[in-house]
Amino acid sequence: MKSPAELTELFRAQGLKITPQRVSIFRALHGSAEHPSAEAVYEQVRVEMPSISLRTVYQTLNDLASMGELGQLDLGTGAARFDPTLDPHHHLVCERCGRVSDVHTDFTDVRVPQGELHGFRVATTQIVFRGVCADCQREGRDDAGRADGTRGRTN
Amino acid sequence: MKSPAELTELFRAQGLKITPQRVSIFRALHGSAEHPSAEAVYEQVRVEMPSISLRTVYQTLNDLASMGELGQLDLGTGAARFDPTLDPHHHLVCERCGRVSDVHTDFTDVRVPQGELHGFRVATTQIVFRGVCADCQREGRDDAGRADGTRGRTN
DNA sequence: CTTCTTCTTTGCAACAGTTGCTGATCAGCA
DNA sequence: TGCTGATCAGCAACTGTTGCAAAGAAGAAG
Repeated sequence: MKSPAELTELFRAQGLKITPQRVSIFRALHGSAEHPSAEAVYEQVRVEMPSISLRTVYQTLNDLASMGELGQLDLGTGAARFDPTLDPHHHLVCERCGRVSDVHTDFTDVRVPQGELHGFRVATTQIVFRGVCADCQREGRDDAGRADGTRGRTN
Repeated sequence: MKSPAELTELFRAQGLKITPQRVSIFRALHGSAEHPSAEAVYEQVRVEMPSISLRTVYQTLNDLASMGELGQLDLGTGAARFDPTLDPHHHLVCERCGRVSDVHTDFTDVRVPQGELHGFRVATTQIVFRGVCADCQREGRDDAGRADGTRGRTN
């Protein structure tokens, strides 16, 4: 993820206006947890700009995503997650608390054998490891009731 | 996926009642396309039972899923997909038409290296290959407007 | 600094997918 | 055939997200 200053430049270069809302969102993303949902970004931005609307956060996040400055994940945890890490990587998803972390191992050798492709052209390969994170193991929470209140599905 | 008769037995064994709705859903699943959404199952069941409610379809699908007789996928294609194939496998997702197909290759050697785990205990590994299916390549459709009208995200 | 144009932000309605609720109905059993 | 708890239909409600129109602000020009 580029710095707020770089993103500002980038927006300017595209003829987009630099508004305090946008700058605030850039900052939030820069210093945020790994894979925030739109709602999480909203909450963080609201600390310094209580009047911002959720709509604007979605708007800007989508802008960034379509400019390729932000990845978008749907891991079945209820809401889309925005991923500031741009280089190809994979994910560890905790089925109890919903936390997502990155795996930067290279799995380029994971290929679909020719015989199974049936003409399909693969563009990207995404690997999701589901399980239980260290914290949740320690706390021995049971599955009923996730810490983040998601209602996710198994991917 | 078990046969309608086997599922009927299974339900009976659990003390669940055998209703025409359920039987109809069992049949639909048995003879259905690979990865139907709840809506798709609903449409199919409606052919022979026009009065069934979508609510009942969701209910039964969820019952089957929690009995482990049906997998549930969220591939970012808008709606959850139900997967009658129970043995571990992976998926090919067409980014144009949203079609999902199975890859039965064994990827058990795909492991997160110890150093990246940080105590995370992996339960399942799911690999999603995104790209363009043979049909869509042939038809040379452009990305704007998916054939199935989904608004999916990149996983 | 004022004005003008254009892009943005907002707030709300609408949307899709899914679930909760409730009275009416039915399957399974005696 | 009649009981009774399980199930169903139908609709309201809910979550996450987007469309829309009006109001507001950024940036360029004068």
